[in-house]
Amino acid sequence: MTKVPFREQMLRAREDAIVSSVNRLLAGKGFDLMTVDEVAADVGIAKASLYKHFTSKEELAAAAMIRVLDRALEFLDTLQGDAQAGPRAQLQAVTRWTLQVQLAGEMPSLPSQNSSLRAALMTNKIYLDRLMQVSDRLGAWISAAQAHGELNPALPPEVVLYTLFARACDPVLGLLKLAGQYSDAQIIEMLVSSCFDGLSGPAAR
Amino acid sequence: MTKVPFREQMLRAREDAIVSSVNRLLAGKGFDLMTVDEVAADVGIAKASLYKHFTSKEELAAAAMIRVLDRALEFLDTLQGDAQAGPRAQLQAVTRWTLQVQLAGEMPSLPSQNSSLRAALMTNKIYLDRLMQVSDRLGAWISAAQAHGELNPALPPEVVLYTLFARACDPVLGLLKLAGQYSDAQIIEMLVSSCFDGLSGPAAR
DNA sequence: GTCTATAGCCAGATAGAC
DNA sequence: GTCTATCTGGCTATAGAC
Repeated sequence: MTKVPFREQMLRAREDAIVSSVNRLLAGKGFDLMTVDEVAADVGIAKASLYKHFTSKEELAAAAMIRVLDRALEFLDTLQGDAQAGPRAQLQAVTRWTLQVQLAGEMPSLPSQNSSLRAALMTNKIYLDRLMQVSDRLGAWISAAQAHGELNPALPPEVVLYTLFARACDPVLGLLKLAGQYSDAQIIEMLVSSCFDGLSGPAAR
Repeated sequence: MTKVPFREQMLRAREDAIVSSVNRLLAGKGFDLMTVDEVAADVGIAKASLYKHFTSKEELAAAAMIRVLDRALEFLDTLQGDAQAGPRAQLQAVTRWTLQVQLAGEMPSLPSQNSSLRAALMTNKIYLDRLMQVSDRLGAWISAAQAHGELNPALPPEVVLYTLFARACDPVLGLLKLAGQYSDAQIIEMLVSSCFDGLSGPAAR
C-alpha cells in the first residue's frame, strides 16, 4: 500500500478538473476553436497555472483524449465479463456507450483532418498505446463476429473498426438532438440500428 | 438572349477560380485551418483583391458550399431521368456521387460543430434555399423507398436524410484512403454497403 | 504553484496609391 | 480591381513578483 502525500492528491485532483474542462470544451467546439483562456476560466485558475501542469495546448488535449480511451478500456473490461452475449452484442454495447458519452457532451471530436493536434497525438506514446489497446480488443471481437456470421465477412475488419470509431463522433447525433423530437434512448437505438442493420433495416429485402 | 459584357465574363471566371480554391482548401483542412492568405496565394492574387469579391472569410466558404449544393442538384436532375431504377437505387447513386466528390478532395467538410461558419450559413438565404431543395428531393425518394419497403420504415425520414448528409463527409473514407490498401472503387462500394446494409451485411442473420 | 502583465505571433480585414 | 503595406484583435506561451 503506497502512501500518497496529501499534496500530490490535491495535484491530481486539480489536474483531473483541468482534464474534465478540456474534455467538455473539446467536445463542444473542437480543438481549433477551444482557447486556453477558456479552459483556465472554466477551471477557475490563471492561464499561467495551466502551463505548470501541461506544457502546451496539444498536450492538454492529448490528456483528454487519453482519458476517454482509458474509460473506454474500463468499459470493455465490464463487457468482457458477460461473455455469453456474442461478440456482435458486445460491439453494439460499445457503440451504445460511445453514443451515450457523446450525448453527455463528453466525447471529444476526432482529429479528423489536418490539425496541429493530429501531429502531436501521433508522437504521443501514451495516446498511441491506448488507441492500440482499444483497437486490438475491438478487432478481436470483430473477427469473432465475422467468423460467427454475425457481421458481414465481406467487409475488412479494418473497415468495421474505423466505422465504429467514426460513429462515436457521428454528427447525426447532434443534429437529432438539436431537432429535439426524440428521447436520448430513441436516438441511440436508431443510430445503433442504422449502423449495424443499415438504412435498409434488418428485415429481408 | 442576354449579351454578357466581356468584363463580366472575366469577373465570373476569376470568382470561379477563387471558389475552386476555397473548395479544395476547405475539403483539405476545414474552415478553421484555412487562411485567407492561403486562398489568395493559391489563386495567385493579392488578399485585398479577394475582399473585393467576397466581404468575409465566411462568405467565401459559403460560396463554396453553395456550389457543391448546386452540383448536387445537377446530379439529382440526371438521376431523375432514369426513373426505372427505384428510389433506393437513386439514393445509393447519390451516396456514391458524394463519396466520389470526397475522394476527389472536393467535398468541404460540414460545419458540424459550433463555428463562426455555421452562424454565417444559417443567415445565408441562398445557401439555405439550396440546402432545402436538396433535402426536399432526397426526402421524396426516402419516403418513396420506405413505402416500397426498400428502406427501413422504422427510421424517421429525417434520420435517413441526416445520415446521408453525414456520409458525404464520413472520415472513414479518408482513413481507408490513407491506409492505401484499397482502390477508390472498392472504398466506395464498401462504404455504400455499410451505409445501406449495415455492418451486419445484406444476408439473413 | 499561483497570480498579473506582457511578449510574440498570426490571421482577418482595410487604407490608399495606381 | 489590383496591388503593397498596415492596422487590429485574439491567441499561445512566458516573465517575474509573491
